[in-house]
Amino acid sequence: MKTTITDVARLANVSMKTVSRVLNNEPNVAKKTRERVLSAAKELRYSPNLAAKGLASSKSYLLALLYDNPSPNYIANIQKGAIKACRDNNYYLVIEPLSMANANAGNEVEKLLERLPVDGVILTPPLCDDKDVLSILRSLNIPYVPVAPTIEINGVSSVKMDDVQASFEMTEYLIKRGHKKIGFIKGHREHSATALRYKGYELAMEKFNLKIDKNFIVEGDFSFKSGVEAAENLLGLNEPPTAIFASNDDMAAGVVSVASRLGLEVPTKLSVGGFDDTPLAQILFPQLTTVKQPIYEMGQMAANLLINPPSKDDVLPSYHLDHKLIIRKSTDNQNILDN
Amino acid sequence: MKTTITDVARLANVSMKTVSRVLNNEPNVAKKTRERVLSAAKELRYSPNLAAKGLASSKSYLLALLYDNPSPNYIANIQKGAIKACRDNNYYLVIEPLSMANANAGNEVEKLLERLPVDGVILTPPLCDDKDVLSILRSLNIPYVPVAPTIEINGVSSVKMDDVQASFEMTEYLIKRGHKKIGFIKGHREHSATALRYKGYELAMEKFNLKIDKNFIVEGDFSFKSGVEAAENLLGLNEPPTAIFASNDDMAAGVVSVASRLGLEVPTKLSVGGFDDTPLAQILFPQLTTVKQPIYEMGQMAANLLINPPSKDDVLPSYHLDHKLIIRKSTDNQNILDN
DNA sequence: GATAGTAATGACAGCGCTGTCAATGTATCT
DNA sequence: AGATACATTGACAGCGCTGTCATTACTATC
Repeated sequence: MKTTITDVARLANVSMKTVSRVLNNEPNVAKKTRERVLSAAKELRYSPNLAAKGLASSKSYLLALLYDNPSPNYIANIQKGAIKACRDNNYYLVIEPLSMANANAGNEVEKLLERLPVDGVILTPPLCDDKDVLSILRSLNIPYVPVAPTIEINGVSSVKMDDVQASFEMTEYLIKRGHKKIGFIKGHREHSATALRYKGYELAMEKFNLKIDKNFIVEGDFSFKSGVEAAENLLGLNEPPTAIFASNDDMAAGVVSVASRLGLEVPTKLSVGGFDDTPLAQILFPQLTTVKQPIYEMGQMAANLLINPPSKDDVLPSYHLDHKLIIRKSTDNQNILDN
Repeated sequence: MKTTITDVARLANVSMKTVSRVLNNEPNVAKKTRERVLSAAKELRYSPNLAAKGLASSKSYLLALLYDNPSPNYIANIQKGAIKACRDNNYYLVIEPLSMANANAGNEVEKLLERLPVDGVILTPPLCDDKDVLSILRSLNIPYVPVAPTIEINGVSSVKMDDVQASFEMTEYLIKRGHKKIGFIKGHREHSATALRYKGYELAMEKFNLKIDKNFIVEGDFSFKSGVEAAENLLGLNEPPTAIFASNDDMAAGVVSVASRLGLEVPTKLSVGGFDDTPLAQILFPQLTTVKQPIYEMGQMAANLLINPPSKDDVLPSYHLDHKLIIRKSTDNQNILDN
């Protein structure tokens, strides 16, 4: 038999309401009473019934993660972060994959949220920039947090990382390792990260007074294939770069594969940098120097923002989380530098 | 203002209970009444409150997916399948990653499930073989479905694929393509799939009266690195195989990478087969011939089994779902065969 | 047309909790 | 001591739905 609040109340010799107060950390309970209730609850291994709480308080203790993202890795990490935050607060996470291609993503979201009145929604790219979805959320009056959105929304906090800075650091690292001729492979035109990552590259080159050779900048689209093409392009130049910074790991993998086909050993003849730290980065040989996005942390932060909204006064338009430059073998060119 | 059953009842001029009956597809409602209620519900855009339903019926309309699996791809697909089934039945899926390393996975599960009384649990490997977790689930009396478990449990249905058959098909395919010397890289010793996949290879070789050269069977552990080592081993033989069937994609990727280093062009000089159809299989050059596991389908089936349990009479000990041999470029050796 | 059997419907309590508000206890101040 | 403030506690209704059981409306049978 499941124990209820009534059982705890009886054992602790207080009213149900007082038990409720203790268990929800409400103020105005005498210290002694609180302890008595707590130990009674513990003794009975009491745990609250979520449905009943929800019904009485018109909260659901449920957060939803909406996504339409092709990368399982990204989703898995966002998820884990969000779940961590949920666990710490006795919330639960409901996952809902959506298909924007479907044309009526908005409708889908609406149906979903009418049935399941979650307390908040986490939106991942590219869903977090979908006007329909956003307007539904607003009209349903459900709090939401966009993760790494392209557009900022007035009055809504988002969580993100600093792509410019990360890209700057990678470039700076390559430069400090002795490279002067650094190729850069851009991402997909329409992806917001593309411009930001290029910006970081530019800034680093400027800082060290290296001029950017136009031939060293190639457009890709974040796919392996585009990385291959870009690499063929770059390595076919009369005076090819000694390092290539591809703005994601898949393209970097393409570069590595071309280099190996051309007999250009990585990292001794060519250094390669990626971005994202996907599982691929460790599978590749040599393992890829890359940037680890704070995906887990963004998920956690997003959930936290929904569970414990900051008070009006100190709400920030966006919360930046720390990335990390992960240095592996694909840029370990100490040998040639020593020559 | 959210509409309730009472609103619908009033509009349809029936009692709340009748509305409830209609909405839950219970019998004994006159056809006319049913229609009247349905149209009233539609007009008011009524959707039930899950918490209230749950409280009244002591069901939660929630399923949990428990996992401790390093492959984001696997999880993402199981998840999608399970969510599909949930959506079709107005259920929701709660995700809970667990850490078995933690030693007290059992405890974690217990805490989780005491708080959130889900109606069923989907267990993925390796969690589905964890004695602690299983015994907790049994003692909490929560229905569960193991996905691709190693051990069968009495009275519990599981969903799985036929690894032997799939492996047989891959081998048969290679043989029919003209290969006689086929290397096989085994998976991790302790993983149940390892023996099954090898069995399929054996059966196919036998069927075509090809003797298995002991040197052609190498032990791996499902990692890229072990694939590399196995390939170096196999391709270093005096009379190396013309095809290598690695029992997962990561190892197959290792083979491809070694082949390319040795100047052995795939597929013209060496055919390579993988298993799993991970994203890697399409990123690789050439793209990998592999086996697509019915991961999505297993997730869907598992959820369905929990939502609509088969009646005692026709419950099966396990439900087998269809895999698919995906033929890509890494085995496209028509050229040499023509010679 | 009376009887029995079954289908259709409704009244009502109550699932386990929290919100509201009233009641009591305790400390502080004049 | 009496008044005032505030901290602490409890009684009770009710969140939106379903289960139970009683009631009423039909249908079939002889």
